[in-house]
Amino acid sequence: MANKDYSIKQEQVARFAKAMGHPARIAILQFLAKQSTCYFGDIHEELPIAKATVSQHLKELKDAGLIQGEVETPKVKYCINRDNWRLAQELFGEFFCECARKKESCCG
Amino acid sequence: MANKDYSIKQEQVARFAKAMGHPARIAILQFLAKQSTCYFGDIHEELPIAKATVSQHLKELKDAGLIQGEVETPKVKYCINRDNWRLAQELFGEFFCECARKKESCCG
DNA sequence: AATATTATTCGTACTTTTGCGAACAACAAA
DNA sequence: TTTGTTGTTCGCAAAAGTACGAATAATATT
Repeated sequence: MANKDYSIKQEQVARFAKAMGHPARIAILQFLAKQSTCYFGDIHEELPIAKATVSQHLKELKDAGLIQGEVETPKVKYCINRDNWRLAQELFGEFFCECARKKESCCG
Repeated sequence: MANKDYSIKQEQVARFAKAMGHPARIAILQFLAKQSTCYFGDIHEELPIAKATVSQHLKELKDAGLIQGEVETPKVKYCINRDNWRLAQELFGEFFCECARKKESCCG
């Protein structure tokens, strides 16, 4: 009988994907990627949601490892977590390549 | 004042990402990618969850446009939706490249 | 007509997510 | 010490997600 558990990689890809599964978080990541200043306030200004909600989204991105924060009293500076970003990039690249390899669809 | 709405692309990436945000759905996509036969039963056999739940996950993937289904009475054949798959691949590729362009992190 | 096969939908339960305003914490400035 | 600035956390509500077994539908087979 085959092992039905999910692999570590599958879990990891899903975790990253889940973190990216909200437009606000996509916007945050894109914003962080093209800014040299990335304070909470600047991020909040870009988004159509309350600061409490922004804070929550940032927490989720941080928990997923995609970003990191640093206190610079009285502000908080956020940025992409480069290492995990690279990892995500690799995993997604692998994933899409793997699934793109086969040329014909089995349907139609 | 800047437009705070999310762009179509951001919404689309988030939509794909959200659909990929569960290990079962990642497993399904990977399975479909490497099989020439892809009946519901085969998919179900690969996963540690009840068939009703598998059906739900398949529906979500279908709603997101990543897969498609076809009835072959009495079975149902599922497969990757090649067009949208390509689109997802492009969008994620763009997204990661864009965010990887800047070399130094703004945090330390 | 009764039975078997296959997968979806229904009904239910529980958890998680999303969102907000208000309260709070930490520190700087007046 | 009071006031102001900046973000986080709390408490709450509504919605969405996850999961299961049972019921159902659709079609073959006996």
